[in-house]
Amino acid sequence: MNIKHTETEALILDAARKVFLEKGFDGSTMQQIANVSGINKALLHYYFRSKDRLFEAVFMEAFSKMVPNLFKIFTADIPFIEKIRALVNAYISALQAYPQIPQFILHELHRNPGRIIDLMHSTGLEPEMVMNIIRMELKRGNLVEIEPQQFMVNLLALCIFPFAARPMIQGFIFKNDAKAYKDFLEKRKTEVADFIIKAITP
Amino acid sequence: MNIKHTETEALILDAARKVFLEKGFDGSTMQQIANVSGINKALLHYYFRSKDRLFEAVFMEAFSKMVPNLFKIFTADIPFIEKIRALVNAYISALQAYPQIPQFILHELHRNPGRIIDLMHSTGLEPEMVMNIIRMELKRGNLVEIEPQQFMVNLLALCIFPFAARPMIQGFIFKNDAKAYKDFLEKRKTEVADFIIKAITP
DNA sequence: GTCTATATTGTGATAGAC
DNA sequence: GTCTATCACAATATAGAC
Repeated sequence: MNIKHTETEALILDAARKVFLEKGFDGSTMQQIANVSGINKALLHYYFRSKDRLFEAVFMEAFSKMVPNLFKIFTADIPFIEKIRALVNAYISALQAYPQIPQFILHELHRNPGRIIDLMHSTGLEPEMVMNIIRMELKRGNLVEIEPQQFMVNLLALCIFPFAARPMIQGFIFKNDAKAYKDFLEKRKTEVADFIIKAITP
Repeated sequence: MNIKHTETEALILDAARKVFLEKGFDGSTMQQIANVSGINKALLHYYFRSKDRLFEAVFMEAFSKMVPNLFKIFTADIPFIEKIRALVNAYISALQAYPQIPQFILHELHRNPGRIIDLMHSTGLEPEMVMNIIRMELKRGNLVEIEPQQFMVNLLALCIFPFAARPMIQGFIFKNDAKAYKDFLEKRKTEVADFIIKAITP
């Protein structure tokens, strides 16, 4: 484990991230990753025993960015309305930095749903705790009665879907105008929060 | 082109639908489809020249179910609020019948975004026409000022995301309780409409 | 139309020289 | 640690018998 080791390992991971995020596990080959990294194919197996293990490294890294400070903001000591604004803004900003992650995660979880169980344990995040916070906040603010699960999924849907469905939205709705799509995302940072807040204010 | 022909073709398409929708193009093999259909691998190539063409048939069929009577309901002669209720209900019901389609379409469009351009032309659906209808309805109903594109994506997101993200929602939020997830979807047929209507009512 | 057999290429993975 | 060469197998696709 000398300098060369971590250097090369990083190069491989960079390439693997690029290829896997774009093509998915099934659509990617070790050869492509080798080409992108500029490193011989055999070395990929030297550092990561198999394609599966290399993928696992990339996947975990990506997943850790999907379940971000979400929880931290949820438990912050500010009014619920402000939490929603902060959360939507932070989440969409994070996804702008890694726009391929949503579709990547969604597809790979679909391909291997059992994986989500392990991930639950690894994050230590208890869904019930999040639901209780939402339930409590809705009550405390005298807001509309809505199941926390429905609220949570609505929030995630409004933030994540525009990225997962980028080809449809940019290609179809915006006729392939990348700038229009980009502006559209930027506006959503406030639009989505307004939309949600109006929906839960009696 | 006798009876055997169309019969076999249908068997192949049934199998191809099953396999492609579950595993995607890259994750599927002609052998798997042959096994599922109970028909020899060579025959798949006899009826559909290549894997690409067989896939194309399945994809177009699936896509045509994603852009359904959406437009028909939009242009119906009922109040906008009722349109929203009808639309959400129809859309979620349609997706319940084909729950794998959202993730399938999203992934394959991501893999080949250029395809969306051809699809636009083939459907003949003009996005601007839909946007104009939304803009007009929002104004006529003295509803909240929101860009039609934002409204449209919100509507689609709230309907489609729960299906595309099924592993996450069922596995994580509902701790793998399939019944709870199913009930959750059923409730959304009215919940989502209520949510949207509250958000756009001043 | 339907099958078996095969051609051809690409894949993940490893052996072994340096 | 890094490379070349290679193995074993799986993939799409086709040829040709029936």
